[in-house]
Amino acid sequence: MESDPPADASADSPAAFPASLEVAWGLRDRPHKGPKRGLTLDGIVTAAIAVADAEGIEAVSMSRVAKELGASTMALYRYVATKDELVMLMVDAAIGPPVPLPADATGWRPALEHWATAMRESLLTHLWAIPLVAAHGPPVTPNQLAWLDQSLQALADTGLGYDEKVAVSLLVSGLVRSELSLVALMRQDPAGTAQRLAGYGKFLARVTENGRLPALRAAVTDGAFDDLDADLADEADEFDDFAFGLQRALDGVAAYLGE
Amino acid sequence: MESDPPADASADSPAAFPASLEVAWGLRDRPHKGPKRGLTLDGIVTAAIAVADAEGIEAVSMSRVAKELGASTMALYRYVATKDELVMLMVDAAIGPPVPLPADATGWRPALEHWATAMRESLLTHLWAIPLVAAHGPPVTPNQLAWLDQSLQALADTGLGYDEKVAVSLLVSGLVRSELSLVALMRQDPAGTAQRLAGYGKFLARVTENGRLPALRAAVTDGAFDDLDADLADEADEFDDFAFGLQRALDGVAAYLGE
DNA sequence: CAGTACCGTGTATGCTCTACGCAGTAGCGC
DNA sequence: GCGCTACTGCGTAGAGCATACACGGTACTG
Repeated sequence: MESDPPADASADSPAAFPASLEVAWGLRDRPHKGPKRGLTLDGIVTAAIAVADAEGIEAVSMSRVAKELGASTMALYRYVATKDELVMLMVDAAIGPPVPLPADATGWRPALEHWATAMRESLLTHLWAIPLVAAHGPPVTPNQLAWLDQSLQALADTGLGYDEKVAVSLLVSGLVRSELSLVALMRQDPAGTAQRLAGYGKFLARVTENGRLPALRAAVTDGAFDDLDADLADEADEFDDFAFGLQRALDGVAAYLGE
Repeated sequence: MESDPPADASADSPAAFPASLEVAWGLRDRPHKGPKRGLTLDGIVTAAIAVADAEGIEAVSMSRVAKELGASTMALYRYVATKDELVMLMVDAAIGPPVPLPADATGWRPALEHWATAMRESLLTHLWAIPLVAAHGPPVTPNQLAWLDQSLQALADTGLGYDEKVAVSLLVSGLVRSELSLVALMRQDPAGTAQRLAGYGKFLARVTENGRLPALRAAVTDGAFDDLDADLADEADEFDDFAFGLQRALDGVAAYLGE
């Protein structure tokens, strides 16, 4: 919108933030001199996500995405400077915009619960994105920053400092991602992993035989890892790591707030 | 092909866990029929880690590691079935064995504090390993399981169930990794990232100009992101996200325990 | 001593990202 | 209306990657 006369957008921080990012933020009014563009950054990202959802992130190559769009491989490089940039935008699109707070979620705690749960569900539909969320440095993409904004809003009335708010946000999102990274690997490759998981208890039993990992051995002989494969079929009455961890984390914040 | 005489170690769980893993656990008594082996799994992993430490994980290729050892690329495949296996073992070696509890750390809380801090410090010396810790499914390598064992030990006297202990462990390790993944990206590429970080505050100011991310905008105008680049030079009185998050998480566990 | 299981290696395949140059297009200043 | 020129998509090509496979040599087993 407003372009400051002397301070051009990308002029102060030279080449620090890629052009595709500016497009993603809608900050790029293209003068459009040459031929009409045949593709869209959105379209490219969408196609790439479709491939990732269907066949996993490792199936996403520049040539594969281009084929999906009926374009040549190199055409994509007119929209994205590098594959990493594309991946960054894929992750942003995968997490999507934050889900608006329901009306009955008043107070920081319900708001944060909503935030964490909604984020978890967004990522659950794009499992490949989980390890990549934090892989591109501090968040710079629209949706990622919108999520951050929502968590800051949730904590707005707590009187916490910004450093503290960000730290709480980090604690909760860390929980989401670490729990999901386990779930993800179980679901992404159900065939292989279920089989592997079925043997996981046995494996742990074998490697703890020598008694050098006593606490783990106790857990194993107690049967803590016996039903992992059953869980995959019947997730009904399974212990919910995520909910438990989330409640502990929020309890900790509540205690800090003197509640 | 492979010939499985009787009940070989890997016969119960067929092909579920790779042979190199058995070697890492010291469960492989090699009959050693052919010529003497010129390399060691340990040596390969050590060389690979040296490359990763010096030049980053992306510099680790099979041929690069082989060159480091004065061997041919394909020689490595006599010790490791796939590059992914090598990476898994690299991560295990990178986190190292858990640091023994100091004598004065009695009770679950000091023990968990020690656990989290020690893990953080281990990973700090091998930043490339951070995104990879959870990338290979549930932990199966010796050191990773030893860390898990230590956390279970820390919680042994709390009366928590194993599910709950594991969930607490996940909460804390999630915090460690998510905080580190930010730190990592700042340090790994100091030149580029410091420059990028210097512009981060300005960038956030620009994209929040339209007022659509009000909480974030408030934080930005409040100067919460202004000193990020200064932090790199002078980390003295910087707010410690990790310590703050850890205390909140442990407070939450304490509350659950009725303490 | 023969058999054979295993070693390290060279070659080859197919994939990846991306640098570069080309020919064609469409808006701008005249 | 007419170049100028910035911009388009594309073909080619190069470097690097993981790894499948076949080969000749080695040292233990029967």
